[in-house]
Amino acid sequence: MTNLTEQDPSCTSISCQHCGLYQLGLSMGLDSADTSLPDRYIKRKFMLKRGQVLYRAGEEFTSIYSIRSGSVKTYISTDDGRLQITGFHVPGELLGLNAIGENRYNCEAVALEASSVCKISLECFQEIALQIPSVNYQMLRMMSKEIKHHQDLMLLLGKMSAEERLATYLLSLSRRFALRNYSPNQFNLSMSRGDIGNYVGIAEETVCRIFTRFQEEGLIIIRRRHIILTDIERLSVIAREPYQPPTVARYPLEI
Amino acid sequence: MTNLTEQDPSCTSISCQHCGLYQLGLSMGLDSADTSLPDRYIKRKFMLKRGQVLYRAGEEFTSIYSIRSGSVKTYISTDDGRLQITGFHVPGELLGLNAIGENRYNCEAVALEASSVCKISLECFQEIALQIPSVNYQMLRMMSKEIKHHQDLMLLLGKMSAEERLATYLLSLSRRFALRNYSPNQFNLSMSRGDIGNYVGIAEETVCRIFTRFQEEGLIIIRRRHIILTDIERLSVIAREPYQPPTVARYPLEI
DNA sequence: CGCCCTGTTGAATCTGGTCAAACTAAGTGG
DNA sequence: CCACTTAGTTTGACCAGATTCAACAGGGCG
Repeated sequence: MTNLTEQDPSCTSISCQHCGLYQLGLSMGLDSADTSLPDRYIKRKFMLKRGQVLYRAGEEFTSIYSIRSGSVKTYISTDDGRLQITGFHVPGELLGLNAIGENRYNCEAVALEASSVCKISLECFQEIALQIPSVNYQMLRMMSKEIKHHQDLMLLLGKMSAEERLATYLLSLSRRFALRNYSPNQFNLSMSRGDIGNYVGIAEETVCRIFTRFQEEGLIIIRRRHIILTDIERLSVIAREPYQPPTVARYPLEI
Repeated sequence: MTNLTEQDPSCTSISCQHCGLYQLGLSMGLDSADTSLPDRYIKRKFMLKRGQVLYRAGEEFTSIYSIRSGSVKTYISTDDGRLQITGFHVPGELLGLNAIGENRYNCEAVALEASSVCKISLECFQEIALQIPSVNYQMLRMMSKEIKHHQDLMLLLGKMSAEERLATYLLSLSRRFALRNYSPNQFNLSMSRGDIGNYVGIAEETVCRIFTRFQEEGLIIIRRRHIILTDIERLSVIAREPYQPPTVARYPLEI
């Protein structure tokens, strides 16, 4: 996802549209009146190396994280060590919120590449919530969104063929990029074939085979981690989705 | 699930341990002080016939429901009509809460058999929340629980063999029954083989085949909808779960 | 430059899906 | 009360898609 990082506009704490706090509806109360709030609250920005862990399942819930650049995967695991990736997360998305019910993270988050992350501590977050009551409601909305995402993934895992899964996957990536003003037709995959296969529930080798099949059929051009979607409409047919023309970004972002 | 209904204790609005409101932590403020609250709020109790719809996906969020007897399935669907069952719900469980973020239900709920249900309107619910602030927190907890449940299901759908899926399924049913003081070794399946298969992501026929295999191996005795788990330990091995002795019910219930 | 990780391809295998048919239990209506 | 219908379940035969195993290619990085 190097092209993402390149395109990433320089990001000050006030104008930063990538800052996930926008998704909590904080823009409402903050932009006009008290412009110092974000600086006070978005305490620590730091870098993650590829493979570095942001938090582990079962760990105490201390902070939420907003991705500024790079990408992060989250996954859960069985007792005997099998993993199921539950999401890939790109700049502008918030991580860790679902820990709020149990007070501990229920999945593990690991950087897929060098990534920049904002850490917002729980206390800061609660202080924000006090000042801006709608934050509570926004949190419910975000958990709802997450449930929706899980439901989509369950349908994918339970009911779709390998081709459908991959077409669906590529289209969903494309849509999320479009939403953030990146090209919906051309992007880098920051995750390995193995990660993709794990996420959509098929073997790594099947991912390869189907990608080459898609390429032979003129749907995509793929070379290692770089992919061009050359026929989104036909991909939509395979994924059995109604074709959706690219959406323009709005803020606060819909995930 | 006829045996469930038979065992179901008579259920007044005050002492009703099955009433899902206990899960919202309402017992704390209510039991001692204002014993009239439940009567005021748990307005409508009514019966559902088998196959009757409680709510549909996309419908406006008007009420949450607490199951008093019987059972209900919830499911989501693709554009082209394939369904994925996301849960089977038994007495004591609350339904519809996850609609709170989007203000519309995100799945469909249908009775599996004749069932009795309490309807709690949104307004009533909000009034309760005003009087008992902890309700907000309890809601977050419950959404967290739901996310946890989805994660388990995703692991099942994405990473498990057919045998593991069914063993896991039977054990999870057993555990939920134990939690409600029903027998963990012997119960009725209120859902069809097709529903079971849909839920765990395998074909109806595979469900049958594996159930008979389990029976031949002395793990279960199954005859139509009635099942006896004769070797829970060995089932746990197949499901790759650590063996858990049956848990006794506590209130408020953990789902 | 050489190693290592990731990705790709082929071949054999197998799990689980599909289709079809028989069977059971429970209604339903005459 | 019995014949008939229907929905649900079970079993068998066959097959396809996906997994597994193995070998190999090629980039990237020290």
